[in-house]
Amino acid sequence: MLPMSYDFINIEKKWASYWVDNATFYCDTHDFSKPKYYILDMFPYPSAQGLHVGHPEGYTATDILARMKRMQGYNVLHPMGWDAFGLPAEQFAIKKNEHPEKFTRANIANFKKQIQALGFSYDWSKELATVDPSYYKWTQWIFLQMFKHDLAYCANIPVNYCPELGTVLANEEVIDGKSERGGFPVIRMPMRQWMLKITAYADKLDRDLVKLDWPKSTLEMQKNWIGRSEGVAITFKIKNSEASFEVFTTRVDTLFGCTYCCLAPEHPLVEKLVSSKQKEAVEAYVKEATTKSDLTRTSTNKDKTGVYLGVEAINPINGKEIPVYVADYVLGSYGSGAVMAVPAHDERDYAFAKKHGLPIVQVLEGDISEQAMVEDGKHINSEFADGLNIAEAKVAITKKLVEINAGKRVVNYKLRDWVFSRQRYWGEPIPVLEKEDGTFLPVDESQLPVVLPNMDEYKPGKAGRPPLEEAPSSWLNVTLPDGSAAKRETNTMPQWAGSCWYYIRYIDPKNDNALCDEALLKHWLPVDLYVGGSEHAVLHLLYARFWHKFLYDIGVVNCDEPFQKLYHQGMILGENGEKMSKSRGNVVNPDDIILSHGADSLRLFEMFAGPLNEVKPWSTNGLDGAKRFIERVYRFVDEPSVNAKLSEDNDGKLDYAYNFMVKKVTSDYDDLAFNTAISAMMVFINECYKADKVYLPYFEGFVKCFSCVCPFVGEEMWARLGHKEILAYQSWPTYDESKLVLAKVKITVSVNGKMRDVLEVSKDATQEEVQAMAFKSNKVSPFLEGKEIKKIIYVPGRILNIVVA
RNA sequence: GGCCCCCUGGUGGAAUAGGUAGACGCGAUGGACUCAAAAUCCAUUGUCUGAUGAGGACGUGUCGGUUCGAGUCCGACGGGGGCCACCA
Repeated sequence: MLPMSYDFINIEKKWASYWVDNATFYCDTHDFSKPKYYILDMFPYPSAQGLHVGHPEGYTATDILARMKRMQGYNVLHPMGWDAFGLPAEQFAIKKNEHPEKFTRANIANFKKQIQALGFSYDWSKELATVDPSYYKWTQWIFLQMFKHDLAYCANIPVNYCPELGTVLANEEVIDGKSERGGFPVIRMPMRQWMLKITAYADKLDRDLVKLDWPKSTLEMQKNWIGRSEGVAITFKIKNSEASFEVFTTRVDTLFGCTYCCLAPEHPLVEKLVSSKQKEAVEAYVKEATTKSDLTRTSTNKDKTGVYLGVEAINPINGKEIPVYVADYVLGSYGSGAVMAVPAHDERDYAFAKKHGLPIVQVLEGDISEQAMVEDGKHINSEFADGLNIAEAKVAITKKLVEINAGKRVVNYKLRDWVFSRQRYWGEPIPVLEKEDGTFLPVDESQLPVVLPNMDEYKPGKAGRPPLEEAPSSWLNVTLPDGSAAKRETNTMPQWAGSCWYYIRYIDPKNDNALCDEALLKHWLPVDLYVGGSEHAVLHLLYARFWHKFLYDIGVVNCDEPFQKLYHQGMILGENGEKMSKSRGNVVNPDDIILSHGADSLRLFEMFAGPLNEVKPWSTNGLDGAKRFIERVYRFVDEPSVNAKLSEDNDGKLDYAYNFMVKKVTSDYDDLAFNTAISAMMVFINECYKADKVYLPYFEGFVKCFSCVCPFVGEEMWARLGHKEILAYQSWPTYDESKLVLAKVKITVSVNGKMRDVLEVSKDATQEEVQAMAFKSNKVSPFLEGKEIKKIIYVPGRILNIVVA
């Protein structure tokens, strides 16, 4: 085999270890002399499979920015860590009969090796793992602050429990009331869970979305998830009773059309209100409805079931008596768990009324013979609101309700409190003690961290019993200073806990006295750019905002949003355009690519394939093309005699190409438009080949730009050009705007919008001069002959359009 | 069902503010180099038509609109993707 000129294997090995050994990318967070730039990747969950080709995509994007910003003189914080608690590790550990800790540490080591082989400029001195007690000490500390501010509480809430499997299942794991695995029956039953009161922040989380430089789709998703909705709460009194219930509606204007009311099966008044005659039927219905999972209840949404309670309510606006039903199309967990039904103008109520033979009273003009009329229109049958449109009627009827003390404006949210406990082993212990009287006592801050005890048996227990119930008594049982006994909380935190604040810890990861030094926090937050997948749009990204806002409110951080700019990388599909998966056999392993083409080629290919935020297929040919371009560049320093020579003299031929390239690359990098930046670099190299030689400073400027995408070969070329200093802290190339102003500009001449000729004119040519040339052009004149010129539009430097009749 | 996004050559994708559609790459074809091949370098490459030329017509999912001019703006439809899904 011939010797390889572009020996990427050795080049990459050499510089990977050089950068690590010399801590090249160490960031002194105490150095405030330079402007800061905090650029963050969503840290990975270190799975057993190792990196997939999706990881390098986002990581390369941030790395390009980090490298450019360093050269632009910023103090760049670019850290990496491990989101290592969670179910997959635990399940895998159970399967392999190996402790999750051991298994997780091995995965982390493997991930780190793979990431370093890809040449990312992380500052490894900031490395952290959510499973480190020194880290989760502060996760627990934040939990304690929430507990102290009444944002963490314990409650009995209904969950999906499968007696056969002896475990709780997520909604997604329940299909038609049976477990996805095995098809065993699943019941709804209340279980004691820790909750975080994220709903207390619903308003702030919604309101502050406008401050963020985030993808529109993600903002939209969060907005919908929070689901703010303004409406009116109306009190309905029960006939012949002191009792009443409240409904929430966004369509108070239709109140005159309300012909019945519905309570959710979970509504506490159902059993109190039900008449003796209906008691049996209602109880049977409620029992069935409440043991169904949410998924079952919503999957059968075509059929609107319900049972009459045997009582009437009074519509406060007109005093009419209307029947009260219990129906499972009403959700117990939204609004007040009760609705006023207006069949004429609500599709669900329409379906229910038709099925149960309930009256339909139309209060807006329109056709309701086939379906409910939900559009805007003129009100009828609504007394004082007749003739008004929806908005006007809402105002009028709300005013009336307020006057008679039967209603008030309210805001509702879809957002629910966050179920924060898991009956699992591999998570952060919740730092709370339960006293013998059943009250909770937060662990004293001086006692943190509450370290997860080492256990041989960490499988989930029966009936949803947490594995920590079997922890050694020395861990489980605590004697309080007053001599009384208490027991540790045995639920653990969910996987999302550790990722809620890791961006804070990176700034000061070894601090033992605080989650982060205050002055450093002030200087470094918020994160300037955060890149990661969009799948976390309403999970991690919402949870982290919630925690951050809480920390802001208690004075720990001094900005109210954690991530100023957010960007999502698109998924990389298999070569066949389908999602990569083992079963499809189209998985590409980065380790293989590093061996066959090199990490630089992988990085270049992934950045060139298309816009960062779009879904892109893998392409072996594209990867070859990336490597070919690197070789075309590398040839300048490797075999300069062939086609490409470096020159000490500037003949001016490349002035435009070079300055254009630097300008384009600089702005495209900032916009995360890497595909077009790379294209600009290719154009420059093509020009160099055409010119046969390159002015050396131009080539060096190019190497700086190029090294952000391909750092290994960039560093190698820089060294081969005779530089002793590393590339990382060289100054970023500048461009000369005057070289970009061409003496001649091209003007498109069109007739009736149809392009006919392109004229080269002096950049200061007047319209008259251009017009004169255009009329003389034999490509243009035939189209003007015998025609009347109606109009001439001239855009300097761009186009001359002659309009003829 | 609701909301949001997308649709450009054989192919991945370019195209500030509406102003030469198809940059750059891949693939393909031809040439140079070579005993030959690979690699490399150079050239051509939207479709139809014209003669292999000059040229012409058409062309950004479909139909319509606004405009001197539309891939870009507006409306309807078709296709694909994402998120939420009885939220009153």
